[in-house]
Amino acid sequence: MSRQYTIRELTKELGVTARTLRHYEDEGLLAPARNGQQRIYSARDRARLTLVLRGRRVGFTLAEIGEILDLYDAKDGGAAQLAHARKKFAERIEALEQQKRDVEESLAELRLGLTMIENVLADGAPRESPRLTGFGMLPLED
Amino acid sequence: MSRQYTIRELTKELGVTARTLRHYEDEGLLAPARNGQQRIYSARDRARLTLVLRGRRVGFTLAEIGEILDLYDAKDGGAAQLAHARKKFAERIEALEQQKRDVEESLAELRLGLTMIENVLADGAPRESPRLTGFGMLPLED
DNA sequence: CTTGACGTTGACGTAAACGTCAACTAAATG
DNA sequence: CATTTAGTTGACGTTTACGTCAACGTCAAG
Repeated sequence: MSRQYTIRELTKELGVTARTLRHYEDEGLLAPARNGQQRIYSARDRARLTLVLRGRRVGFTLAEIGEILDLYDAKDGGAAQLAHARKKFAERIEALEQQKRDVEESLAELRLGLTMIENVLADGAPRESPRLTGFGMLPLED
Repeated sequence: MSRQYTIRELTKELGVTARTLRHYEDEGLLAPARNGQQRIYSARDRARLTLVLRGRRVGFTLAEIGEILDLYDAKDGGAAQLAHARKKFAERIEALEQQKRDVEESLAELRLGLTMIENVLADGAPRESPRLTGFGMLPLED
């Protein structure tokens, strides 16, 4: 019998509102137990929630996150179900790999911009330094 | 005088609708030239657009993307402006580094799920294989 | 000259992901 | 027992990022 959580405990621990948790429940992402009317979140609920939050951070919609969570529960399905799940997983993986590339490129650009600014701030050579007009990717002329 | 683009050319090339481009213009993210009433997109506009799209893919809001684009144009500002820009860049970089970690963890989990499914599909050992109930992260019991 | 093909500006609609009340219950505490 | 404190269920509001018309301009082709 691992830990249990009230709704407030979970919200404080993970930095979301109670409304958010109830919303996730409405959307079928969580299904906490009840003590009468009150929700009781198990360790598994908590784990699912952290996955939801991470999925959200990486840009998945709640519906997509729900799909993914469902896939993990599709262990019971027949071969057709599993094949479908496999396809979905592969799609998500591809999307995330693109995501990763995007993040890395964005990071590279932001870091470039940062160091340029810091150079200017450091040796105060705003006029002589290469213009800060744009990423290096942005053509200066039309 | 590098290339120019009509709105259709740009939409087809980058896979967005004309409505989207006009929306970005409304939001101040793009400011294409005009030939009478018609928009003419320069290579620089195109570059900005690709940055907008990438920013969107990594989860930034249009407002945030606008901020970032503005920062790159803040080359002219005084030291205070630049210091502010520096801070903003640093914030975005931190957020993206978290993003990257999230993406990598998500990828790891999805890959795990995928191979589990493929194992079951391959040697058809659904019952004996470790249960597919969850990521390995998801506790099976409450 | 009229028909497309392509463009334009409003203006309203919509889906997602909650926020924000209101009105109520239930347990604990002074 | 009256009041916090924590929780509940509707139900409507809000923001973001466009979609989806409607109504109109423009120019080359048949």
